[in-house]
Parts: sequence; C-alpha cells; structure tokens
Amino acid sequence: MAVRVRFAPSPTGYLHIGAARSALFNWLYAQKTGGKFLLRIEDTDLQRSTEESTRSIIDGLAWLGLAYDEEIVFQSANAEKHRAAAYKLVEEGKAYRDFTPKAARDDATVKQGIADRARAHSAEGVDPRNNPYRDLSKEESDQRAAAGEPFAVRLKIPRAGKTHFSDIVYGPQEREYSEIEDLVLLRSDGHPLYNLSVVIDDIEMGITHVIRGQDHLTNTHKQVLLYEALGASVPQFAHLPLILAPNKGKLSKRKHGEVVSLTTYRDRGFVPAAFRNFLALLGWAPADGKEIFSLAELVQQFSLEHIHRSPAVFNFQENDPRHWTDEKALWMNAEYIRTMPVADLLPMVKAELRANKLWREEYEEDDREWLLKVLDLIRQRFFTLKDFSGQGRAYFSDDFDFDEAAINKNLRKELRLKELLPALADQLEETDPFTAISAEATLRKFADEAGVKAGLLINGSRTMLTGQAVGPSMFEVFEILGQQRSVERLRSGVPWFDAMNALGDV
RNA sequence: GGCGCAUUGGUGUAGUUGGUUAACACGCUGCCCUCUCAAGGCAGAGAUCACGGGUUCGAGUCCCGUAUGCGCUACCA
Repeated sequence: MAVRVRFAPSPTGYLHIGAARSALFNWLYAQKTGGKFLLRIEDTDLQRSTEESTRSIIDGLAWLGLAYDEEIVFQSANAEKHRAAAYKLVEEGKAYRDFTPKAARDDATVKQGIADRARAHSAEGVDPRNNPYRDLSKEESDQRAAAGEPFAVRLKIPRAGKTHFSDIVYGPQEREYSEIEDLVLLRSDGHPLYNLSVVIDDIEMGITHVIRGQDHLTNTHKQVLLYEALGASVPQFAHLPLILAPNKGKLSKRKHGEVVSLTTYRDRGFVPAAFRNFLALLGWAPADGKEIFSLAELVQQFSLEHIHRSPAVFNFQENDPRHWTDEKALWMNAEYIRTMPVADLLPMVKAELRANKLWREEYEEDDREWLLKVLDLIRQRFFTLKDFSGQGRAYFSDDFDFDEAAINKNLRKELRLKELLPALADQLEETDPFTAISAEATLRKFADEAGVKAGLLINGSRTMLTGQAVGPSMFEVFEILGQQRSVERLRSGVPWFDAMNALGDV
C-alpha cells in the first residue's frame, strides 16, 4: 500500500522547531517511500486557533522546502463527521452518553488537579471507571437525550485486558485497559475532542504511518481502541524523541522565547537547507555518520529505524547574543554559506540586501560578476545571511559604520597612520593597472620606504576601507572595491584621528 | 498519585547478534599557515558509558532495583 503520512499541527502560535522536525521526518519518509505528505490543520480549538498561526505554519514549511501533496485539510470542517461517528458508536453500544454535568476546569492547574484527584480516588478506594451512565439502558439513555438533557459521549473501554501496538521507534507497547478511563469523544456541547478527530481524520485521509512527537505515545493506546471500535485498520506508529531546552526541561515559547520558533531562523539569516540539515540530526543520524548532506542524500539516507529514543537537548544560551541558538546550528549555517554554490546563495543575499536598501539594479546584469566575486570573498567568514548587510555593508555602500574596537586596534594605536594612509592613497592612485597583485606591490614598497611594517598599513587600510578589524585578504579587498573607492576611503573620514588629536591636546 | 519513556565527554550522535586502548561532529585549548579574522592542517584536554546489584570467561550492549529527567493521565491539542 502506498505510504501516506501527515503533519498535523494545531494553529495556536508560531511553528515550533519540534513541530518543524516532525514535519521534516514525515516529509522525508514520504519522499523516501514515494508516498504522499499531507497537511492537516487541527483547528478544533476555536478559541486558540488563529489564521496568522496557520499562515506561519504554511510559510515555515515552504521555507524549509517541504511541499505538501493534495489539499490542506482543516479539521474544523470535519466536525460533523466526527460527531456522526461518535453517535454511531453510541448506537452500536461501543460508546455511551454521560449525563454527568460538566465539571469546570482551570487550564492552569489541570495537571495538579489530575494528581489530586488520583490521590483522592486511591485513598477512598474509588474506581473512576465506575461511571453510573456506562450501563444505563439504551431506552433510558435515548429518552433522556430526546428530552434535551445535555450529555457527553464516552468510549466504552473494556473492563479487562490490554491494548497493544508496535511503535517503529519505541518498540512493542502495551497498556492495561484499567489504566485508561472511558475517554470523552464528544463534549456536552457537541464539540468533538482531539482523540476522536485525529483518528477519524487519519482514517479519512488514508494515513498509513503516523509520525509524531513522543508526547502522544501513551495516548496512542486510546486511539488504537478507537480505530478498533470504528472497525478501521490501525496505521503504523513512529514516535519521535522530544526536543528539550538546555536545562532538559520543556522547550516552550513562554519560557524560552523566539529560539523555539522556526520563523526566527528565517528572520535571523539562516539558510533553509542548513537549518533543515541541522533539524534532521535531532533524534536521527545517518548510518554512515555523515553530517552535512544534500536534500537528495538526506532522503536517500533517511529511515525510521535510525531514529533513536532519548530526547535531544537543543543547546543555546539565553542572554548571550553570540550563542543565541545551538552552536552546531550556527556552525552548520556558516558551513552552508561558505560552501554552497554562490549562484544559489545570491538570491538569499539579494533579499537581505534589498531589505536593507543595499541592493542596486546593476547587480542584476552589469555588476553581477562583480557581486558574485564579492560574495565569494566575504562569505568565507560569515555565519548568517545578516552578516552580508552587517559586517559586509562596506562592500555595498559608502555609508557604513566603523567598529569602535577596530579603530582602536588598527588606527589609533599608531599616530603616523594619519599621514601614512593618505600617502599610501597617493601611491595607490598612481598604480596602474590596479589589481590585488599590483596593490600589494605598491603597499609593500611604500611600507619599506616609510620604514614601517606592511601589517600596520594593511590593518589600517582594512579598517578604513571596511570599518572592520577582520575580513578577507586586504589586497583582494583593494581590487574588489576598486582604485577610486580604495583611495577615497583611505583619504576620507578621519574623525577618529581628530578625536585622537583632541585627546592629545588635553 | 498511577502508568509510560529515556539516561554514552558541555551539546548532537556512533557503538544494530555482549569480545582488544568507547568512534565522529560542534564547542574548547595549543601549534602551523598568515596582513587581521575565519577557513584549512596538526596536536590535545574532556566519558570510571546515571548509580547499585546480577547473569557471563567477558556488559555501554542482557536482567533487576534506585535516582533523575521528561511525557501521559482533561468535556486541551
């Protein structure tokens, strides 16, 4: 049977990186097996679902390059089907109406409430499964319903026995029926609940493999019971290890902020392929141990069997701008930036430059070759796309900032630079042709004659020309920037020398 | 409270049927290269494989227990 998998997020916020990883694995499995990858938006919680969130999910998938097959399924559109299925189960005696008035619950304290209730039950010897309505006669149940009395619908879990299923990742699983309460399928207001909706939709969509987070592992037993009650065949399950915060706690937006949101990576200059590559390595590793791979290699190498069971820690340091996200992710992004074909990098840099008003129309045609050379030169030490408009700004505009530390290190430390640099500019102006090689010859000769180390002039030039203390080989920079701009920048802007003099006057 | 899952250097992982000095990547340290910073090359630090028992000639690998973390347990998803 052809593989059909799905990614089924609920649109209640940004796209979480854990969810993005689930989407990736589903997509990879579909690609690997020649199956279909479907998208279902689980928007049954009307209060919390937003269109904006749905948008961010779709955008996020597109950014990662995970195209879905067929139409998006919106779960809320299927509510009627879910209800009908629940009523059918009541008719068949597999579910029952529970006329117990709905208990108010406070979302913030549910977990505590569950534990308290369980403690109380065991202390009093109460079996919560003894619902008085479970064995109500069909006639009486029908009558009360017809009279308009509100009711929830619960699935009848058999009294004795256990459920089984085999998880592709976690292996054989079993659970005593006694551990499972008769779960509510339909709220008393007729609203279908998660477990019901998921199962019906998965059946409806012909899902063959359910690949999702490990947080659903225990609940899978309930779903298996539902498949059986509905007379449907049970799909294969593969649960994915969770992604944890550095303190091994849950990775949540409330506590950890934007690092958990996929769009953050897009907005902060990640190359989609790099982040996708990084995500693939969270909870999975290829058989050959390779870590950097193309999409094709990834698809080819991927297998559910190599997913492992222990949770992965997503390592980052809050409050440290240098390590705002996992260092390996940052390294991988840099690796992609400096090794991918420049032509592939170009459109991403273009977007970045555009956003910062640094893009010029000439880059499209006349200066395209020049641009590609610049990109190839400067990308070698960049970590994100943002660097092209940040550290790299001087290559695209005459209006760039000077790094204070660079000025101190390369300009202010040597008084003579104030005269040497303009003098060097004069020499460079005479250099013809003006290339990296000729510029080097000029500079070294000038340094010799002036009796200073070439390094002094090189570093000083670097800061004058780019505003930075670090960067590519200086002679390449001279050539790239061209004779005119090189000379101008060496002569111009001497506010720091003035500041130095002011200091000297005191 | 109950049930479930997990536990290999700081992090991500390899270690598929138990068998020599526990492997790789990121990060870290030093050196080389060098006009700076990266990259690259070389060298190195860092793991009594959570802990305690057991099975075995031999266990990271199997069994039991403990601890810790996480998940589920809801008329949330």
